[in-house]
Amino acid sequence: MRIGELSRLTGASVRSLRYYEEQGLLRPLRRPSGYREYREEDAATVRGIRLLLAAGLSTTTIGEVLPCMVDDGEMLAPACGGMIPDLLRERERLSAAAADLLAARDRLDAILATTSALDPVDPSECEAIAPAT
Amino acid sequence: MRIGELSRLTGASVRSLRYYEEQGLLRPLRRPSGYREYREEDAATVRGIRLLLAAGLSTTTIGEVLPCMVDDGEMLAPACGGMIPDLLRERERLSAAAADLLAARDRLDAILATTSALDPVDPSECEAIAPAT
DNA sequence: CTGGACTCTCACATCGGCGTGAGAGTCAAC
DNA sequence: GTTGACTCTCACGCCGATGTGAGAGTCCAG
Repeated sequence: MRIGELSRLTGASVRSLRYYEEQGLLRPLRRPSGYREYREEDAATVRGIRLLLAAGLSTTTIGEVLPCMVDDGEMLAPACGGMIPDLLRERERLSAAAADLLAARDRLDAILATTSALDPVDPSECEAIAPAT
Repeated sequence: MRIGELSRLTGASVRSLRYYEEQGLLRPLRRPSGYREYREEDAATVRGIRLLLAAGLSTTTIGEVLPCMVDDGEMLAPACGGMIPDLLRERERLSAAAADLLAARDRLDAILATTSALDPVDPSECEAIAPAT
């Protein structure tokens, strides 16, 4: 199939598909005209790429992990254990990032807690300190 | 105090301090020479800015929230209720972002779960599929 | 008065995953 | 053969906080 159809199948923009190729994540064949020719499995690969991207992995990391995965009909499945350390590292990263966000939220909560004590809005003071226009 | 000292006090780079000013978050006085002159409270303000930045707020949002806060000796404390909706919105955003990360982690876990079944590393297949060098 | 540390103002570079055009070639239906 | 949809390859723009460097002025201790 050509790039437009793969785009429709996967929801990835044409630009994104070319970008994934540029990053070494896809390797479509080329017609004599130069047109990219994709295989059926590439749809699964693209879905896998997008899943991992959404998980916060960089294309570089995905490139290290992807060669160890195979088309599982619908989705991408792992084909060997070599990628496990990478994925575990990413798992760690995700946990840590989420923890950071929650910690930040707690700090916001702390601020909000102090604020509720003076709920009666007192904008006068704000004006006094407000930055220049 | 001058910018270098404030930088040392807060851990923010000199560049960042100038950037915060450019964004309207700080308003140091100026000496005749053009040197910025900061007040003691500015240290607390900068710490507040960095806390909110680390929480994922943009300088723009911080700019809306900051005028409603006052120096609390060490840290920044809210001075009026007008900022509450903004902070609640950001709280929501943080919760959602954290949830996204955890969901992504779950998907990674799903992949890892499939992988552990074939733990005996089988790199041969990897070579076959691996992208070009 | 001199030198070294400090500060000033531009202003360009970075990172990453795309959006968005320009200009040109290709494909397929009529 | 013509048209319109599709595709190709550059290549710059973006966002946001910050790094980095140039060239020039300022401060203060010796």
